[in-house]
Amino acid sequence: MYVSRLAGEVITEMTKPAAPAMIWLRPERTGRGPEPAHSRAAIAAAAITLADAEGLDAVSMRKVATALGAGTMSLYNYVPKKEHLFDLMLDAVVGEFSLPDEPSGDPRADLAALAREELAAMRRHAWLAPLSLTRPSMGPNALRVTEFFLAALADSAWDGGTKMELFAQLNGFVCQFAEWERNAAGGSGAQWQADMVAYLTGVITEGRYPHLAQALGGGGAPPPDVDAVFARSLDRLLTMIVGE
Amino acid sequence: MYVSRLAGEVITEMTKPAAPAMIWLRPERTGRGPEPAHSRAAIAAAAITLADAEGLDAVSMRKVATALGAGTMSLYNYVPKKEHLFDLMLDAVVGEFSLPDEPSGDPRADLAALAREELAAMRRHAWLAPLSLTRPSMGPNALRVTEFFLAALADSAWDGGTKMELFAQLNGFVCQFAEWERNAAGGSGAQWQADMVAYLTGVITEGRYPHLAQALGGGGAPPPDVDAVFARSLDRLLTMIVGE
DNA sequence: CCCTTTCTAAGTACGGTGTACGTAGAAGAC
DNA sequence: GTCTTCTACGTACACCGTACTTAGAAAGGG
Repeated sequence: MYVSRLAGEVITEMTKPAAPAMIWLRPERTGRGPEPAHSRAAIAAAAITLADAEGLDAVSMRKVATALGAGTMSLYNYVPKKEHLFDLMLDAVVGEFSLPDEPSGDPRADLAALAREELAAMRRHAWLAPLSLTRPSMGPNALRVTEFFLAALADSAWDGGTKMELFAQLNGFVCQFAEWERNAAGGSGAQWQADMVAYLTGVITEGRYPHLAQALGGGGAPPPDVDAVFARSLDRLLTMIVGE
Repeated sequence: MYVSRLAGEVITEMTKPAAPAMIWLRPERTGRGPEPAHSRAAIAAAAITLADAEGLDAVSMRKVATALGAGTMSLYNYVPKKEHLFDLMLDAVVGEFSLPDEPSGDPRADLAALAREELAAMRRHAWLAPLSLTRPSMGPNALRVTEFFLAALADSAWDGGTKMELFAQLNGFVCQFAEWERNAAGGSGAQWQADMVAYLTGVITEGRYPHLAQALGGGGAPPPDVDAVFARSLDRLLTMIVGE
């Protein structure tokens, strides 16, 4: 018995690549032991509430666990690595998107709706843009959105790989816009903004960067309507993606 | 004396916004006390060497300080916050770019050269893409590059704000490509890649995401020439930026 | 039915982190 | 020469992710 168990372990170590490091490869419930006291959705919700209130840096295993009313180390039964907590958060937020089940047949409208949904989520959750720029995010809800994007481009001439790349580019664009918008609105604190202004005006008056001076000076006052700026930039990008 | 000093402090606290939180607003040398034992360039170099060798997470104030042969807390005279260390690293790497002093008059060629220079830097430094996606980076070298970008687009019809946005978009594109390339090459470890394959094949064979299956299945084998993929994607983006 | 297996829950502890604070001394300014 | 302002550095604190361990609960096989 001892020998066979040992052999079994050796075999699993050889065949299985250790343990699945990706959280979506672990079933939420194996059906054997006692019923888990928390669901992935509840864990993600707790972490999201925390991040919304105190910022992404405040999301620690300890704080999430206590917010759930659990011991710190109990959380590791659900989330073996902290990264996985971020994966849960990302996918939960993507699950908030309200998208039609089928694309409408107008790719430009569909992709614009998707982009707007993403921007809205990033406005609700300040931590979303930086986080989703860092991590790939391939959870079930992200897959659904990816499928929607690809379905909208079903009649496009791009090959599959290019479509995936364009999807990434669209996401990246929305993330960058959301961060720009937040900074422009003073989201990084008055201190940071004041410093930035002082620094850039100093650089500009130095006179060594004429083009920069012109680019920043021309639009010195922030444009009145950020949504219009978003729409224009998005339009440029969508022309690249769907043509016309 | 005590009173006046206290009054002075109160005044500085009221007039000055505390202390400049941005590192580029602090002069490297004030010229008063003893000469600093380390330069910003040396500090950045030490941090970069560390990040290249052991990854960005290994860059800690302690390790950088000991690499410089300094006490941990001495480093805080140069770099009051850890974020600033990242700023130094980013700007030092941007300083590696070899760009012509003046744009050639062919915007497409100039921007392509810039993008290629960025990609090369990201290939040299695995931590560059994730880091520069997260932080704005407005150091002196970054300003030089921004000026080059704007100079190349001097005859463009875009307004200043749009040009800045397009610059961000170009940078974002290169970062994303660099990360995609690294992941495709197995840069995140064999474990992660194996899990990703297992997960996606599972999802695909499930049959609920036909478009995703087609997009991933069509290009199942990675394209032979990543540089060609980069060139094609870059071309798409440059057409959006410079037109034609 | 019991017993074995496999799960969950939780505590303790370790090595690491950023950095506030205080002290000691060196070099320019008057 | 004295004052002011800088640099250098050690100590200390709160917090982090998580390896390891123990105790107990629920399902599966006989």
